[in-house]
Amino acid sequence: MRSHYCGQVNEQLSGQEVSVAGWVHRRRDHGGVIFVDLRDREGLLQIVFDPDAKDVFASAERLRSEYCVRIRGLVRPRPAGTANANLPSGQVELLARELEILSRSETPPFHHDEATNEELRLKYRYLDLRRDVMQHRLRLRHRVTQAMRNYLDSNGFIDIETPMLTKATPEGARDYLVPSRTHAGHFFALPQSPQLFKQLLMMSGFDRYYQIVRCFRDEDLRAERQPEFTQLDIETSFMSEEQIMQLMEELIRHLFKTVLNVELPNPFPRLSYAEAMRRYASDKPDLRIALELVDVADLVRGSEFKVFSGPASNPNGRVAALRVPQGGQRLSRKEIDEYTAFVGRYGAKGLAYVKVNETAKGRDGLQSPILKFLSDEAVAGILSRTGAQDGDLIFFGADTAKVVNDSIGALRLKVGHDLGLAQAGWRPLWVVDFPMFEWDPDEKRWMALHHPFTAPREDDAAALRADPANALSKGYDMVLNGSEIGGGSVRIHRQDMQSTVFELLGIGPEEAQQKFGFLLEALKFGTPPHGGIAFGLDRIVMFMAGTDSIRDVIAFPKTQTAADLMTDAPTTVSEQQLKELHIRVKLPVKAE
RNA sequence: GGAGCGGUAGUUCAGCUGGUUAGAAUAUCGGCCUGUCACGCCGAGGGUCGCGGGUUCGAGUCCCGUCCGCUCCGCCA
Repeated sequence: MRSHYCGQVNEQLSGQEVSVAGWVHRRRDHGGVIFVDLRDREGLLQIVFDPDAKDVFASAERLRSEYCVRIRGLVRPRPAGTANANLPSGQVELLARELEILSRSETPPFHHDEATNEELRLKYRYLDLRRDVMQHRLRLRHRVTQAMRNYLDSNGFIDIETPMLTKATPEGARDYLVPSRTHAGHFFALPQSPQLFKQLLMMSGFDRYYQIVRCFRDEDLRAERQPEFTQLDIETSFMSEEQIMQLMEELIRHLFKTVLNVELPNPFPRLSYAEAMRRYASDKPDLRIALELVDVADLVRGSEFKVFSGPASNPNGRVAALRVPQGGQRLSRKEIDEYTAFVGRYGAKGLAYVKVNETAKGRDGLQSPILKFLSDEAVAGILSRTGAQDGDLIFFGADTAKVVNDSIGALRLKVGHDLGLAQAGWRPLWVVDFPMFEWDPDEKRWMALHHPFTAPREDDAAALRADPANALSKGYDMVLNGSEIGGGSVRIHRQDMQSTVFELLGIGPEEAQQKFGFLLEALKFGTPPHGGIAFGLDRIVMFMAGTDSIRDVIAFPKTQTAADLMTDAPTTVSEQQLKELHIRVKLPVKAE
């Protein structure tokens, strides 16, 4: 007798004896008959227990939701008028002849098709994963990694594993540390990424490497950020930026075509970092939203309105306008107040706006608390530069460039979504020409915008040292629908350049030697030019699955406080374990 | 570190300005029903209102603290 999945049992099997195994989805008694919907990963099948078949009927009386059972029986068409058009297997039913209860279930904390809160879902994750949506999401994830592997394999890449127990890195995220038993007082770090190992593999001649690899960062969580996450990590030798980007685009196009049957553009559009910041106030612009920023600092520099003129005259300031078309003018005072509070979260001290009622009437056709501060020339300039039409609303951001970009960039997305201005579909792009360094005013030093191994466009170390502020890097980010899904670069492959970059980042020779000695050493032995990329697998799958939480595509995720509600990790450990690890725990004293 | 929202029956939620024995739906259990498929009908059981303190004659409701979950800022080279 053949074994089938529930959803595969159809009319073609009519008259045959089959065996199905699954979980009791729902049981219904009607008169003397017992109906059971049996569920497995393929779907539902209705089982009928006929009272005339006394033995099997009697045993069916014990069946409850989530019992795991195997049933053998006769496939037959349903009686006239009882077919269920909602199920693939709805034309037939299984007349049970034999029932085997493989495993009983207590009343589950939530039912299979019942919406419930995430806390409970995480505590009983194994039951949550039994649900159809979660089954589909994890199967989708598998198809994604499978498509990635297939593509990379057919392009000559090989999968090489790198250590999980490795060395703490100085910059970047906080490390997860692992105490060493054999080296008292010493710690491993879990990798934030296999960055240096993959570079060393290039030095070893594995010129096309990939790994689907877990990475760890001990930072606060977000809907799309987990302390352990998975990266598709890739590195190649002898390829230019251009070649790497083309190949990686092709990978992502292959992925979307194979998994979702979606054709992504060829090639992906590209934006420089500077242009992305100027037009979208973001280094990961969501191109589905057509709203764009326009700079107006020059128009308001002479204004007596200090809120505008101050930032307009400050070299680190920015004054930008965001035109909201298609009825933006109809936004109520209350809605504008809400947007004002929204930008406040990003440090903006206010949110100026102009409602464009009727451009033909000039100044009288506008409505705004700040209008009286602006000259006719400024008003006219703003209207023409933003391309304002009747019925529009123009928001303004005026502050340091950072605050304007953070706040108006976020506002652009929020308004776009709120007003339904976001197009459907997939809008990938590359962001390129990143600055090499970013000045950190708090620490008073240059910080690497990408990471300290990214190659500068400038090949000459002395020239780089002379003008780090204007140096661009050979970095590239792949952005999809407003989220960075991958980032990479061509790396530094010469020791003098690497030392120069460390020096510019304020990493002295001793520190560099102590932390990256092995890399500097390796760079002495004929390192090929190399570069690569790392994709955020969880985020890609999250997008493809159409959910907005990375937890939905991870089998066993952590909560916002980085805890596992199912296993209850992290926990305290025994004195004995601590002793072996040479660790004494000193808990903060809590006031009574 | 900070802001916001939430925590009431197994589950999803309601519970007004503090006032009788904290409700509904669903689930669970029992009974009835020979074609149900969100079956239906009758009945029953089920509550540390997250936890601790305070105010009050009286607290699910107000105040303080705390824990947990979610969203966001900071953080995430």
